[in-house]
Amino acid sequence: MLNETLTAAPRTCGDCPIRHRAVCARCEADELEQLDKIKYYRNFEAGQTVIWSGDPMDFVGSVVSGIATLTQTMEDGRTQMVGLLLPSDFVGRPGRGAAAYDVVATTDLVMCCFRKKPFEQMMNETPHIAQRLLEMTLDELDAAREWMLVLGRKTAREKIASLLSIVARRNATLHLGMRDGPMQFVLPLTREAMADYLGLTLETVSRQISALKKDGVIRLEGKRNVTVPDFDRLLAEAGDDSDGGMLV
Amino acid sequence: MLNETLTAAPRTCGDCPIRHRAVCARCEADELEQLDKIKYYRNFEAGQTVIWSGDPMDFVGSVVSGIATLTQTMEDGRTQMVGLLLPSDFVGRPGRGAAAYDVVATTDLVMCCFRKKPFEQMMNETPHIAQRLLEMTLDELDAAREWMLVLGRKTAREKIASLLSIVARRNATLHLGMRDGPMQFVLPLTREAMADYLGLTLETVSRQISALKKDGVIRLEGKRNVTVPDFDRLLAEAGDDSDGGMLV
DNA sequence: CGCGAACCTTGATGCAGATCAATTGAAGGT
DNA sequence: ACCTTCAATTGATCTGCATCAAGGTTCGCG
Repeated sequence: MLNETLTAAPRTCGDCPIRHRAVCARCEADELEQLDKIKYYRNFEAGQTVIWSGDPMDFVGSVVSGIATLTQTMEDGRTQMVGLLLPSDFVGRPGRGAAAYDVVATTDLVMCCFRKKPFEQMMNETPHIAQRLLEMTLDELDAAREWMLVLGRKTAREKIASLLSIVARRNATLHLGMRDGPMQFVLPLTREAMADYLGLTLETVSRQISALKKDGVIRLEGKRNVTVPDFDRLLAEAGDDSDGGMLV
Repeated sequence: MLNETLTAAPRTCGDCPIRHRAVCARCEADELEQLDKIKYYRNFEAGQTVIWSGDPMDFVGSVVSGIATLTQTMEDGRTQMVGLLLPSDFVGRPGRGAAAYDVVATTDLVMCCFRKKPFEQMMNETPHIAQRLLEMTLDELDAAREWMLVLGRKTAREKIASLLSIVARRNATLHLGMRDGPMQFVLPLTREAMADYLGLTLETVSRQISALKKDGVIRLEGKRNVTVPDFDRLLAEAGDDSDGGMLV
């Protein structure tokens, strides 16, 4: 793994790595205390399923560390990823009793779960939570729409470049303060997961990654360590204009 | 048009056809009065652009009657529809200064607009609005994810069937109380708009509609009037199981 | 060290849908 | 009734990605 993520749960909300980005970001000390009473941590191993679509779901929660995917499956087995859950992302929908999607841990995963009933209660009483959740949901909706353009109109090569630039950008903003020069990051997904993300087959994903490597757009060490020597080049390959969809 | 939609704005919120489904659905009488002070109606003709992506936007609002589309465009002209706005749907994002997408009226359109600043103010003060907006945004997110499966994994024929079943279902719930027997509705989109919706070309849309007609899945009067003799058959063609993604 | 299981790469072939192109049909204007 | 315009249909051909198939690589485990 890239950074030695603590696989253990944080002791208190004060220690929590997602304290200022998750659904609790706006909460005051007293509100955190309330949340503390209804929360519990759960750990999942890479590959484990967190919930199956259709299963009753008596909690909602936040990804603390690790990565999970949200996927939809048709009866004949075709699957499409519809969400990529990173630390601080929210899982579940207040007011809904059953899971709408499969949630699968792709790396070891720590979740901060809230019992659903009391959480819904709190949402009605403390506007800070509902406000933050609205903001996060609007962001997710924007991301989903960006993704729809990728799925509907981009070529396989552009799709791969788009995915890489998303992961690269996230890594840059998250980790180091975006020093320029070659960016490096670890791809958190298998070729198959990337295919499910992009509406492709895993063979096509593999071929296009090889092609981008051959053309010098990316460099690879092993199968997962990616270096991007020229980020603007990557954005151009993704079909994005160079300042890449940064809307305020 | 299907039903003689009033192209004029309603006199008061009490008359308003979307009173109980829009962002104001949960508001009490006094809250409506407040909203009334910051709202104004705008009319658009079919084909007119409501806002261009990137333009400053000093209002948010609801579709009162008519249909609009949300689209994204790449520099080379490829476009993807990312939202289909029906009566009661919300346009704009509180807290954002510029439009993120092109909004185009596909039929004559009436919008109920709120000046952005005071609307944001009200959102902070009256939880009823923020609550309803959260609920609507979560619904839109679900719809977007459903749509991602369509874009990423369905065949052209399945895509068309999916779109038809969405329009059919909406029409059924909206209009008559879902009397079974053959459903009928008017397609509110041109072949090109359907293509933009589904990530196809307009030729493919045309061919697949002809094929569905030939196979008796749908019947057509003119180019826009669709009859569906057997809705379950249509759902099967869409690749949905027969109770079609009705999650609570 | 050798074996098996995931995961990935690469090649050959086929097909669904894009592209290019021509025609038809319907609605509005004069 | 005729012309223009815009939307839709239909045909012919091309191509990007899927599909089918055969290795290759890496890693854990006996």
